[in-house]
Amino acid sequence: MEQKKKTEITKNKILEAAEAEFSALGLAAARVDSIAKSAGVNKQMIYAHFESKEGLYTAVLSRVYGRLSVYQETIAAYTFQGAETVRRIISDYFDFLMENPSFVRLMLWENLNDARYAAGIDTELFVGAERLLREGVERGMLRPTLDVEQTVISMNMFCFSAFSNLHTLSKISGIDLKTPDALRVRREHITELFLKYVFE
Amino acid sequence: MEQKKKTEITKNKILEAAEAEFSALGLAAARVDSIAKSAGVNKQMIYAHFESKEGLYTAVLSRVYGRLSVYQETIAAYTFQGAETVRRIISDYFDFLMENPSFVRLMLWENLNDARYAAGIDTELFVGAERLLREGVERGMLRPTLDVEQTVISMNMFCFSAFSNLHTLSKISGIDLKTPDALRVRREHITELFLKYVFE
DNA sequence: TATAAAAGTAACTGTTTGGTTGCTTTTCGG
DNA sequence: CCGAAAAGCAACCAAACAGTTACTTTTATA
Repeated sequence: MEQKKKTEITKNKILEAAEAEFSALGLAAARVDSIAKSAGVNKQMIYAHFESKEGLYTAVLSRVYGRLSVYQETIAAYTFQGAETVRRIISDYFDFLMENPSFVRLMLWENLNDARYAAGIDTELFVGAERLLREGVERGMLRPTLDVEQTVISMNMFCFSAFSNLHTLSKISGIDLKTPDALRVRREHITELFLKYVFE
Repeated sequence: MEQKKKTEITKNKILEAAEAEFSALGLAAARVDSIAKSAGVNKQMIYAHFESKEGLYTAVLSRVYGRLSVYQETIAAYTFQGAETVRRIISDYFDFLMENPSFVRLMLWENLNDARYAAGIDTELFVGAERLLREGVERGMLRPTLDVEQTVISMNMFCFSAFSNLHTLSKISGIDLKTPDALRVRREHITELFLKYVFE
């Protein structure tokens, strides 16, 4: 095999293992040796390709953040069609979070560390949804008093929170919120909540 | 000074310092030496009183969880009075979270560690709010189709999320959500959302 | 096919950290 | 006021860790 391709494979194996380790344990508790071992790669390769533990961490972060672009493109393609569009914004983001658990966890680690490393990464998570809601208001399909800015923030927060504090909340509520079924119920509930809020 | 009192003072100094350290850095990154230093106490005292780093951590956790009881008692004293009660449930919890930032952070650390240490701690965070909403439904003041269980979970999640992912959300939305003013706006917005949802 | 650059490896290092040990000082019941 | 028990302390230790070094193997190209 040619060298360039091999390099890419090694880098990828490292990134994959690092994503698992960092999202599971966070930057502080993650172990470089452990990443090297589970990647099946010599530790030195990590330093050769990523400079340092933190360099590897930011590389993982960019990679995972990058996956948002699929969601963003989906939203960007919509035009406002009433309730159905509100449903879509929520359920698409829900799907994204369900399929990307390491995104959720890395975001949480980052926030606890004052977003030290995520600060440099750009996302336009909000613009799509915001554009759609504004369109809805302008076309008179949503109530004119709607605070679009706050609503979009809420949509984000509420979808995210359905994934982020499941352990303690399950414990406190006595309901296992981690099952796919429970998440479906959550999604429906959140959607209903917003539909009642944005119309009329 | 008598010995017993002195012991209590030392223990308290340790717990105070530990709460700051653990909520700031999490269990993994927290340093026992650093706690001892900022408590103004010899490291060995920590091991004498709390056995291990993890023993100290669970002690901090219990202490901080314990502060919830004030909120619980407040809620327990209410009877359902319509919109005003819904406002109260939300704003009291909001106030609690605003006044107890280390509760928020420790909860987040715990969730990222699969609630390993919080699992043993009991709280009845939900029963008060749930009782009130059921009362509202039974007395015909809230719509009969209301899913009380999901609503209470949402109230909790949404209030909590107003404090939990502020760094990245501020960054993404371009609004500083960490200021007291922004939090007031959030509280109002969330309250409106629920009011629209639970009535009619 | 000769050779230089890059990929890959194992063994090592300096430092940090949770936890311990052996000792001195303070407290308090009788 | 005496003696035991608890409080308090500084120095120490073994393990774990991020990062390095010195060396061998593979690949690309001229």
